[in-house]
Amino acid sequence: MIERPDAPKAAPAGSGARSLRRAVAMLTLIHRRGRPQSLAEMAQALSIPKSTAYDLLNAMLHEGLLTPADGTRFALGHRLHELGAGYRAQVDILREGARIVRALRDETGETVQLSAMEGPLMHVLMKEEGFRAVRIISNTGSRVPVNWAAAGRLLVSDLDDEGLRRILTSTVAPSPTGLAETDVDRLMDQIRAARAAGYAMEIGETNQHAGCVAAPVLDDDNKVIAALSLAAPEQRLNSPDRMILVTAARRAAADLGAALSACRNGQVTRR
Amino acid sequence: MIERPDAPKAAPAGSGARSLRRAVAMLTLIHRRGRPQSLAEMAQALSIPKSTAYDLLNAMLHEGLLTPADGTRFALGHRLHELGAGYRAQVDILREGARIVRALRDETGETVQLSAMEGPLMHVLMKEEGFRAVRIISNTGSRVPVNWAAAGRLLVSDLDDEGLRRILTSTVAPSPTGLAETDVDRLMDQIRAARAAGYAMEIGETNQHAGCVAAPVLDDDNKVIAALSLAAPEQRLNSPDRMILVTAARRAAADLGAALSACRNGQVTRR
DNA sequence: CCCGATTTTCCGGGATTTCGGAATTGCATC
DNA sequence: GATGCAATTCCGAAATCCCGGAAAATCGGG
Repeated sequence: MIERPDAPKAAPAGSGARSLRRAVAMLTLIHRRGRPQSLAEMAQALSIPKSTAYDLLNAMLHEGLLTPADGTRFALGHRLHELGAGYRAQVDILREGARIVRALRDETGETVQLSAMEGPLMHVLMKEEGFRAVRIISNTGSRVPVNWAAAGRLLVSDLDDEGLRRILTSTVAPSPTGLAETDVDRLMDQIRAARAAGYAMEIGETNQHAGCVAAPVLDDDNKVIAALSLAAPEQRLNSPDRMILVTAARRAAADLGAALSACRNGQVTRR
Repeated sequence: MIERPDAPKAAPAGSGARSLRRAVAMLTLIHRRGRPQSLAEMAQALSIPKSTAYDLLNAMLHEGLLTPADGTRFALGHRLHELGAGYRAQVDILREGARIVRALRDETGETVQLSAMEGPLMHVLMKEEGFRAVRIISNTGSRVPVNWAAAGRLLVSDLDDEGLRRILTSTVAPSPTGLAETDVDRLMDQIRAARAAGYAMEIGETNQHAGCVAAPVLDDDNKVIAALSLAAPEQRLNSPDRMILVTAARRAAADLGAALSACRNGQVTRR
């Protein structure tokens, strides 16, 4: 197989199973829009002919991937819950993480997220809403550039200068508020500093009047495998309370690291 | 295509999107077997030609439905976790239930399950393992006949005699231990009694040396919408402790019912 | 280094899905 | 009951995917 020199990566897009790809596109669309969608909306958004979309729709209903919501709209189906639970059961960090994320939320009352790297982006593995309603942009499953969050600083902090610079230059983007740091050199300084400090903090970079503190989850070799972050209203992060949050996050992250280490010494893990 | 006159209703099974159906079959297979599967295993188990299976496999890897596990085996992928979380966010009972299931597990130390009806079978919506290792057959997502578990007795207890008899005759089956009641008339008596008592109990019917107690989650009209069940070793269910478990389960179920009722009066719900 | 077993890729005909448009149904309004 | 609009079904032709088999790559030994 001859590779075009200017397109070194294969063009994976077009490989077979079109209906499969379109099906997950429909599911993802419903998920992203956050509410049930009618068939017409989906067909239009994804440029799928309506008659074809009906075939897919029926198949997905039949498989439990979709469920009729109201009259003419459809929502994600129970089979997805089932398979999602299966994924979670395979992965230690999600099993153990659920417990610790919730405990940290209960302890601090703030919104807690657990994140890890997925490719070049930060991936939000799970989220528990705090008692006060601090609206956070990222939901479970969303992927964002590392410069948008304090957790992102920590997640990439094991890379050497060269690899770090490559990831940053290719993924850094302005945040919704426009306040996130986008200068690669300054980011690298912040990342090194955060790693040395053992935590990271950010205020207002992605959400108005809110910010977060993050702590790294380390494996046996002190590599960062995930990050716990606490999202809180701006004033709490500027108050002396701040260090309470930092301490709570660091302790929870250390607990999670220890739990995972224990897992690994007795059980099967992935990756 | 010629329709057999004696099959007037369409046979919805075979409708289009073959690759989609096969894809979920592969995912379900991995989930059921509980560990990563090689392509050869899946192709063989599902009678899919190997060359076709490769196409599906690549598409699924590309979509994040599958993830390479070890060398030649594949596990469920992160996209499933993402979509599963999306499903959960839509459904009140899963959001609220997670909290209460975990609390009940922590309070009693036993394995807790939350179930609801899905068609004619009992569907295990979520499970938290107890501290002692009581092995339970059913995992999150599995569906079993209602006569296999105490929770099943409660879930169908709103049906009238006719509907109840129909479901029972069509789904009742011997349990793994062979000890579950399979006589429809006796089952109906047990179901009516359990509903009147406000809880149900079973020992050894599906798991050796273990049993469970279950309590109904009721909506505003006192209809059963789900059931919480506690699985415990046989001796604990025969001891005076038993009533502690029953009481804990009933209280937790009532809490969940109240939480859902509160949800409904302010938020959007499905169904 | 060669051999055998397994995994992965490749290929051309044939089966199925897909597509666009039109026909039909369903529903609410007039 | 008539009418307009959207949802759903139906259809044949065309495009695509799927299949079986066979070749190539990969991996472990001997």
